[in-house]
Amino acid sequence: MSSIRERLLDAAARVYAETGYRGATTRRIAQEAGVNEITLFRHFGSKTTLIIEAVRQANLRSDCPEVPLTPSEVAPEIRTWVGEELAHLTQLRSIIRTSLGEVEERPEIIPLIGEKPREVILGLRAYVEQLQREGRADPDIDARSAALTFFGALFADAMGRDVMPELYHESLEDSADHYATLFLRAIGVAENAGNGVRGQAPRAKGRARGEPSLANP
Amino acid sequence: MSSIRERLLDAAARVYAETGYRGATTRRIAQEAGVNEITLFRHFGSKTTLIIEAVRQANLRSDCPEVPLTPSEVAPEIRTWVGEELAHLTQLRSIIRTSLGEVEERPEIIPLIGEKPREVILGLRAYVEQLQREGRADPDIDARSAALTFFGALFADAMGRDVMPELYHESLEDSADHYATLFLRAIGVAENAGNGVRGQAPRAKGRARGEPSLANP
DNA sequence: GTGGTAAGCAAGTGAGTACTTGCGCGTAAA
DNA sequence: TTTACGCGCAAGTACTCACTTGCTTACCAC
Repeated sequence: MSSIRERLLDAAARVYAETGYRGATTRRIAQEAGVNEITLFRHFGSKTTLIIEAVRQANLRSDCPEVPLTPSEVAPEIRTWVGEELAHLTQLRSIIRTSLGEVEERPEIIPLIGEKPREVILGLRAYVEQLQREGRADPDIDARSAALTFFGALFADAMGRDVMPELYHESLEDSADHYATLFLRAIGVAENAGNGVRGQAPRAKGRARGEPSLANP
Repeated sequence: MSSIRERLLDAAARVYAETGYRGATTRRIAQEAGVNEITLFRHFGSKTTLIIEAVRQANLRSDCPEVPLTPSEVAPEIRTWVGEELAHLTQLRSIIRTSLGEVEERPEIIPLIGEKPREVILGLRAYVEQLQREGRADPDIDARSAALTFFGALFADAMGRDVMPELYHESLEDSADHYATLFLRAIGVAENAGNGVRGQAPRAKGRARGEPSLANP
């Protein structure tokens, strides 16, 4: 059904995430896409062009959850965001790991993979600073480090869960909930009592993405 | 000075960290070590043997800071540990990134690279649980997630600082201090007023390791 | 039909890969 | 002096890689 070009881009992203740039041979990508290797070159000219385009598309297509511009109901907002962001990072974990591992050799992929995280972290930082200005978060904490810490926690979960799964809660949603709780406590936001302060907090919204298995995104 | 075997192991770890398994050609490793390529094979038999041994040694030789078994003076203990652990992860960041990027293709390196983190996270978790038993930390927080969150924050710093340096505090020590503060607040440990609760907290111990430059470990 | 376009197939090129074989040279213990 | 060993050098093997060329086939608009 899908065009040959799309099949090649999909296959390239998949193979690249699994085996890295050097491991992603044009032969294997073409085979995975079910097309002739020559067709790959006719469409993209070179392996490099194809893989860069594939990585770009893999990052653009996946919808990245945004942290709200202005805080309103902090606790549920944060819980929702943490859950969605963790699911998102988990979905992209394989290609992120591979790209990060090749950063020193191929720094040209940094913008393809690092733009979204930067926006997210800066957004989270601005969110915390706004809370501080409104007197709803502790003014003494360093908003930058807080944003880095909790994005980092989600990032580390996505990167490390495949490697040491026994350390984590089985359920991604449970983990997200705990991370959110710790975040709120760290920045000094009081959760309103009616919502069940700790322990089993209410699921915020539908969260369909992200299976915690070893399958690639 | 150093034996040929050691020179080869060093060079192999360096080249592997830079270019990954496929990129680390025997030719380049031998050249980097200043020995003949044939000598490499006479010593280690195969490229795989050499690289596995090199990665193992690179992880063993670097002294990993331990979180204390039983908590006494929590705030300074944590501050010291966070600083040392961040420096340690920063030092190994290149080889960690590369290994993680190849986990799916070469899972046999997981134990070489993942043993230390596991111990650290479990130790941190036990430390928090002990604090909770002693009534010095909030009993409602999830110790497992707290340990994962704050080790994850340090891990993410070490992995991401090269990629988006403008997001981070320039000084590793300052960053560590902020992470420690957030950790203490998240698990509900009150810092005693005499020690300078926030802001410029006292440096705990000598911390010689880890330069934040781009040079490889 | 006729032309154009997109795809497959066969074969090959030149470079790089891990790894081997055989030989020679220097040092140092015997 | 002899022997053994560690190392370098030259050459080569069998393989894989990205990428090219030339030719054929299938489809689709006109």
